[in-house]
Amino acid sequence: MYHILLVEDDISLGYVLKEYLELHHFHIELAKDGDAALLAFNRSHFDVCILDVMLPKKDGFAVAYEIKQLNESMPIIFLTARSLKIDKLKGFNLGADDYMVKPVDEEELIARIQAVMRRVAPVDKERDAHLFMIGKYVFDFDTQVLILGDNKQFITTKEAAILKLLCEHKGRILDRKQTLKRLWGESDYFTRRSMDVFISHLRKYLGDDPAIEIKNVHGKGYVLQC
Amino acid sequence: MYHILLVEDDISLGYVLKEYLELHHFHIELAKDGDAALLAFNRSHFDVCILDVMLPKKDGFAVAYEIKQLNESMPIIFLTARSLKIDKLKGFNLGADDYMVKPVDEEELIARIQAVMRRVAPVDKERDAHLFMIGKYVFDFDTQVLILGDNKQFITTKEAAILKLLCEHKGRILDRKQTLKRLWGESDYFTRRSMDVFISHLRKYLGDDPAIEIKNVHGKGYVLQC
DNA sequence: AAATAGGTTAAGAAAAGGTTAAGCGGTGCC
DNA sequence: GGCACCGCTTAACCTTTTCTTAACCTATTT
Repeated sequence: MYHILLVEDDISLGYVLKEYLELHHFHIELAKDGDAALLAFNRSHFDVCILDVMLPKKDGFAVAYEIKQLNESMPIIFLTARSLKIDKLKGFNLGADDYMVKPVDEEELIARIQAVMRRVAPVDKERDAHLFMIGKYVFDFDTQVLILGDNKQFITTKEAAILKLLCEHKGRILDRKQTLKRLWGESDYFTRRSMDVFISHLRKYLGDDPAIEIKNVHGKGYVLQC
Repeated sequence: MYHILLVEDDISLGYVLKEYLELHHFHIELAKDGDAALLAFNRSHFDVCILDVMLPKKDGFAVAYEIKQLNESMPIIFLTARSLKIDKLKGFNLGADDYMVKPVDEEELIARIQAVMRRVAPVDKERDAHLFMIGKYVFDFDTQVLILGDNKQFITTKEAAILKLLCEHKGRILDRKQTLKRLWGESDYFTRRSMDVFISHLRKYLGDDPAIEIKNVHGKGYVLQC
């Protein structure tokens, strides 16, 4: 059963879609503007987001951008009244997984949701394992804890975010600039130095297993080796 | 997301193709003549090149030849208004991976690009490790490391860049001037001497396998032999 | 033999990174 | 409200790394 975030400002259309999709075994959370959507997104986990492009205040593209900042791989389907090419381009550039022009054909929407889910499913399976083995340590991303024997070390959100990325790139390079863009939204002198500080923390946490190394590749990034 | 170099002198056709392909999750860089194409090619990495045969100054075949000099395995698709047999033969002799006669059917083009990509990269799209075998050594470009047995030698970014080019031209000559243009952006006395220094470093790193030789070809460049 | 190209080593400047601690804005608690 | 605490950012002070340049050779070409 998929959990879907539907962002639609037209109350009646939103309600119709919600009902129809729920008849087809989707669980829908309806938000009527961008802020409500982001609140909901932060509160729980969704499999797909369906965004109306024309929203009051923040438009659908802006909401999509913020969602992608929070979860790069979140599948997004745009709905729009206009079939302008520029809209399509903008949508796909933001990483839209699909794009539908109103009026919405409900059956087609379901087909597209399922297509998107099929596409992302294999990736999601891997990403959903939030437990990582790092040498003798076990790292639980969700609870932000590093376990060695019966010693538990709680780490901060940013430390965990970086360590997760390092784990997902184990043995390969974790590009510094990309990481900064992803976790900080920008890549300047200060964010760079900030990242250095976190790497220093992680090295200290992981210091009890000499087989583990967070290696710097000058000018490129870091590699987790173990 | 594939990165494609599209070389087409007809501005409007180029733009139409670019837009269409970008709608289909390709990232297109458009060049309107051979020189612009080679500049772009040196600046960044592409997955496929699509070349119009009829170009002002340098024709598509000449551009393809130079691209193959820089990266022998670069997939190339030719576009041509003529369906002359001689052109087709010439194209395929230059290592064309496909050949399309104008007017271009966009859907067909996409299908062909995907076919070429499947052919070139059978699996492992995401983590295409750039691993090279050099005699007894293994060279990992991404992490900038030379492995011999359990000995790991970390090398610098420039050293790795040069060694990668040498590997890609193994047994053939790596033109000095082109390399300088590519890695330094210019080719003067100092950059030349700088390159000499890096070659000297590489020879030292690779010194433990006497079968490997970085041979100088006076006034031309270097050849990696092993 | 002169001129040019290349080989190697070392010195020096600039940039990047490592680490520690202070600053600073939130949050929660009394 | 004030206070302590926490996490993140800045600052400060080093060390390391990288690349260029210089210097002093040798090799190759003409």
